[in-house]
Amino acid sequence: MSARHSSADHGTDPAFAAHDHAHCATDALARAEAVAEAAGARLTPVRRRVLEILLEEHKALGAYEVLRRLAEAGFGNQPPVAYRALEFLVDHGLAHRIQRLNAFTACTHAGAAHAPAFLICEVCATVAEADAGPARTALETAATALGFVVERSTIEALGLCPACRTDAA
Amino acid sequence: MSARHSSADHGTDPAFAAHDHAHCATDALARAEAVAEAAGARLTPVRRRVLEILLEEHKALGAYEVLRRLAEAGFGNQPPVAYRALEFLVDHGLAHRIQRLNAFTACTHAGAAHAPAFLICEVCATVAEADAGPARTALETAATALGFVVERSTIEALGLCPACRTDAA
DNA sequence: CTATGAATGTAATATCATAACAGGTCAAGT
DNA sequence: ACTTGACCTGTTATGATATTACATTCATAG
Repeated sequence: MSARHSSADHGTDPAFAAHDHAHCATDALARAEAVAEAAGARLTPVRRRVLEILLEEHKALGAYEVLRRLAEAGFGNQPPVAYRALEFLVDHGLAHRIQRLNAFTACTHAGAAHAPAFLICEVCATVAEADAGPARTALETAATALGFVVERSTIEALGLCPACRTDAA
Repeated sequence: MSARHSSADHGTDPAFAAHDHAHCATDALARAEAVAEAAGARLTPVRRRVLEILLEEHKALGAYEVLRRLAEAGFGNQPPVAYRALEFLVDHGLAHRIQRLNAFTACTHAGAAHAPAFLICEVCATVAEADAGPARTALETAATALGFVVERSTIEALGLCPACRTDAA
């Protein structure tokens, strides 16, 4: 195995690698502004704050946890406040919903449309995005063989992240 | 054990094809008895009834809908009654949980351990099982490249089943 | 300014899920 | 036959997740 704190971003993912997290988050916010602008939408204070909350860690947060932190920051503390902001972020590709956890995570990749697979560590709860292209293609093939037309798909894995796997060994 | 017998069931799935549903359900119950027996577990009346309920249609039912129907049949009507029976069925491979829907569906395949992909029709809500082998392998490859060890994975697709696709056209 | 539409705030409620404990059933061992 | 112990079911209570409906605020185009 190569990879732990490697030379490039080959064979790793921000969520699994030591990295300058402040920079990672700042970048994501900047991209978010750009994405919103391009979509003719506004990254309002609530939405921005929710994204910041999600960006604090590479984990998935439940809507109520987001809400709790929003309220601490002086925003409304009724569920729709959080759900609406989360919906906005998900719709614009700035965050993702993790079905398995009924929770949300900030998107760690560029604003480009994408539908990644999620790797969820059972020990530390870190969530990383992996390329789902080949898996999606395989799923598509299996579906097509049954006459089914896929519109959206969810691909999530539970397991051990590199760090926790090492600890466990 | 060898593969499925011959060309007859190639290119379709019970959920998507016209079939003798009573027979399909009866078969599944018989297999369930066998699976329970083999596992040294009991397919008690509640569990059996829950399986029958799930077998009524090739759709996913929420736990509370199952519970409602259980109560109609004279069983307890508190949530744990349904959740426990569903958990038993899922643990023994006789039913599956559909993450996307927070709902449950009867397993339409043999008792053999399996982790299929689910194809969920957005129009008629029918749920079919597809072979997830290749997709799972692709996911595994992507995960391994990031140093992640997959233990369980969820692969679900939303889209149009053959019948609804035809209707839509 | 003021009408408009988007965003946010709020109340109420619906839906999904589990913890904790009480009581019943049944087979194994005595 | 009795006791034990494992397992299953019933019930109460609560927690966690999510939505509907409506009121209010706010930026801004007219």
